[in-house]
Amino acid sequence: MTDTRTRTNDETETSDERTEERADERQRCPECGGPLVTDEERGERVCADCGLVVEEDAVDRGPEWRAFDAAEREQKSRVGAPTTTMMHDKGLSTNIDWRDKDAYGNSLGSRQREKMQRLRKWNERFRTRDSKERNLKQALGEIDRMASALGLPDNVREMASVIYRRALDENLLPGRSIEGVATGALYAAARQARTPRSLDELTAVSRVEKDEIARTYRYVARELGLEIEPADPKSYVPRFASELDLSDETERRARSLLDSAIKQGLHSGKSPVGLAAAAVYAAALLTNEKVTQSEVSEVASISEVTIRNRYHELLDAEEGTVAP
DNA sequence: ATGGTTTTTACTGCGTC
DNA sequence: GACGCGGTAAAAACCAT
Repeated sequence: MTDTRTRTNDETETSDERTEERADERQRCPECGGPLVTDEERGERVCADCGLVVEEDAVDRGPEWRAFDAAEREQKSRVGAPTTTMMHDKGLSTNIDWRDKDAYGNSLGSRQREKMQRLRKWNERFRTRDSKERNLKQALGEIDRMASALGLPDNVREMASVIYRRALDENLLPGRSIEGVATGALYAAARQARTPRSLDELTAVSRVEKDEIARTYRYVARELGLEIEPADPKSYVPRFASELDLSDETERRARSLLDSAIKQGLHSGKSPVGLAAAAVYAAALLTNEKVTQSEVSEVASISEVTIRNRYHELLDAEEGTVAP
């Protein structure tokens, strides 16, 4: 019998882990924005600044035993490489050796050899059909990772996967990176789901540059004919408000501020995020809740200057609609 | 590529705690 | 004296052409 064995795949294994590690460093604590650290012992992701536990029950994929010398290791070790979700089949697919030898190193008879040829052929067929599948799986993994880093709900992830799948089917991938398209798909999905995240936020969790995300997104959106209206500034308000611990009242006023601004066409050409940030700031002023411009600019990733410019306009607009 | 618009950067002055 | 806020000028980024 030819030996069939599970793939160990050491190289891709370690490199995957490394990239995952790097991405993790970019994640921030949702509470205080501090860096996250991994507590291996407890299997938790913890904020280094405020101690908030972000993720519990992480699976330890290492061995469950301890070995003190090589012999013991040999004895206790039962399985191959740890599984990883970064591979579509978790690294567990079958590889058939190309040598026509059996498990003892003896050559095979001609009948056996033919049989092995057939097996190889079929196994290879399944695997190449999987190459698309594998590409997809990796992208979906990325999408999932970024979505959770951005606190996006499941339906957005699904929309993003659908978009990605379509892009894949229409052969939009060549010349573009998987990560780029994945990020672009997520960006599009978030906007379609009316829970938009700004390009800056996407850039923070993605492995690709902002430019590439924007470019890829535009391309994919155009090719797939995705209909995406410019983001509604109001859709950013709840998130900003809650990140700043503002009252519902303030949130409500921010919306109404934006409503009247939109009614006057004040918003066209301006960045929706800036508008939303300014509205939140202005509303907080109106309800006497203390928020500084820099705090708002922080959560909205918008410059203070922009907030200043916008919120004057917003207040003027509001007066204009109330008076006449 | 270009030009017009918006946003950002950097700096300054003012008032308050 | 640090902080929050406002304004300005110039640079950079963005977008349609």
